[in-house]
Amino acid sequence: MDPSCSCELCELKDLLVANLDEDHLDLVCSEKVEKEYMQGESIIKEGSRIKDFTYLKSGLVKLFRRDNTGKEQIISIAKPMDYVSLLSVFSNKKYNYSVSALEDSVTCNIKMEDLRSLINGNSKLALNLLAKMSKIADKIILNTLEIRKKHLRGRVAFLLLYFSQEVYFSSEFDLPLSRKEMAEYVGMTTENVIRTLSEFRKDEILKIYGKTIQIVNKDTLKSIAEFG
Amino acid sequence: MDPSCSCELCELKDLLVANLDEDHLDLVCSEKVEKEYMQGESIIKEGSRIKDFTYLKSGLVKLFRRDNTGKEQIISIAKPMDYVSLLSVFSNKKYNYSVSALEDSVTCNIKMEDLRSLINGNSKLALNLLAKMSKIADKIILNTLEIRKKHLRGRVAFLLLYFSQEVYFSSEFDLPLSRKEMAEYVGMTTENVIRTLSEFRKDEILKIYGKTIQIVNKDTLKSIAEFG
DNA sequence: AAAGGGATATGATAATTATCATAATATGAC
DNA sequence: GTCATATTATGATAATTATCATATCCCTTT
Repeated sequence: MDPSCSCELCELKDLLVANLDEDHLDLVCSEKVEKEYMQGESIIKEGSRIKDFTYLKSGLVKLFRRDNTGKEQIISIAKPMDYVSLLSVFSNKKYNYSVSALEDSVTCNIKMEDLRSLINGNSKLALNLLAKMSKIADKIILNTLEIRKKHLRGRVAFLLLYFSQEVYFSSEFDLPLSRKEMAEYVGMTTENVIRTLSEFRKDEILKIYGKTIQIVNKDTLKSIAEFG
Repeated sequence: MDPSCSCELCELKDLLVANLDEDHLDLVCSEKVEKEYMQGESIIKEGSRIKDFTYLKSGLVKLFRRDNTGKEQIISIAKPMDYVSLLSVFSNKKYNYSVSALEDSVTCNIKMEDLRSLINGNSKLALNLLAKMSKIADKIILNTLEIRKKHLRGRVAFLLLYFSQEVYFSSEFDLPLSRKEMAEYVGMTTENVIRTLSEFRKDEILKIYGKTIQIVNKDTLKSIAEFG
């Protein structure tokens, strides 16, 4: 295989490697396009035509949509181990959500038609893609329901623990979201996100230095996330 | 093809017919098992092992899960044109939600292993399934976000319009959900669902006879659903 | 027919959350 | 560096929603 095909960390490659022969892999390798995005840059625009199957190679992104009043709702936060091109890429012509980079990110892009023809000759790949995408959709749905049933404190605690445990693997990290974006994700107002963070600080559950969060009392935060 | 294979209304059959040759269709036809459920009966239990790919042939069902405190959350309502076996059937070993019949329903069941082997020899079927399932997951996600951003009146109005416009195609219909279930679906308390319905009645938007709802002022209801 | 239980209904009150106002701090443009 | 602007922060108040209490209605069982 072409050694210049350097998607070392790309789960899509894992999927392909496990399911494609060398010739097809070389084809993907030569056809794929990598794109780099700086923090804050737009990757996908709601309403635009779906041309590529886009996979996140590194970085962190948010999926969101804009409602009729112009307000944004964040659907999910995606790490490299999650697909970006989830949801309706195989059924819709246009995206019904937007994606933008929360951190400097790199995507790997394959033309939908190329992926389709790869799948056409390879049903094992299809089954694996099916499994992958349904798992991700599942996760988003259960996550949204989980958040909905919590009170404000529980929602903020839940989100902080997500960053700590599933993104940065540390009790201290820089928030990739503004307070406003946190609010858009968990469905509350910006003021109340800020207020809740201040409460956690006063209760000595967190230390806050601007965007930097240090979780001091993880157990309390966990029980707030679960029962709040 | 075996004329006894009488899934006339089954969209799964459409999918299969479009993608399978006669021999494979006959196989599906002889292997499939139809099951009938009475209103209120359980179809799938959260935590149980996934053995079959289950498709709703007729009737109406709810997908729901139970949280740690024992309360139910309804994930979605599914009509025959929606899959029941959506979400994680291709990736999980166990269901992480339950399904039960809101009306007398008939399901069509194929062993997962049979479906897998069908897909294995037929990537076009795989692509169509992929499209179908991603579309459904997409719909659930956008619907949940849509509901979340509304106030109580908007949520109830939204749900009533869904039944009127997408399930019963009439301004008068019998609610397939109790007030409690409506609350579990839109994320509010039972009392407030009842109160909101009463308000709509007082405002002469609806007439209510127990479970029977007659929408009198559809335009007002629509604007409440959109802006409330 | 009576009794029980669940669903529906309504009111009073408490809890939660949003909105509005204002200020301090940080950030980027020039 | 300074100005303009967005973000963060906090308090007061209003709006929304949940909780609790109670009553009625309807259905099933006895």
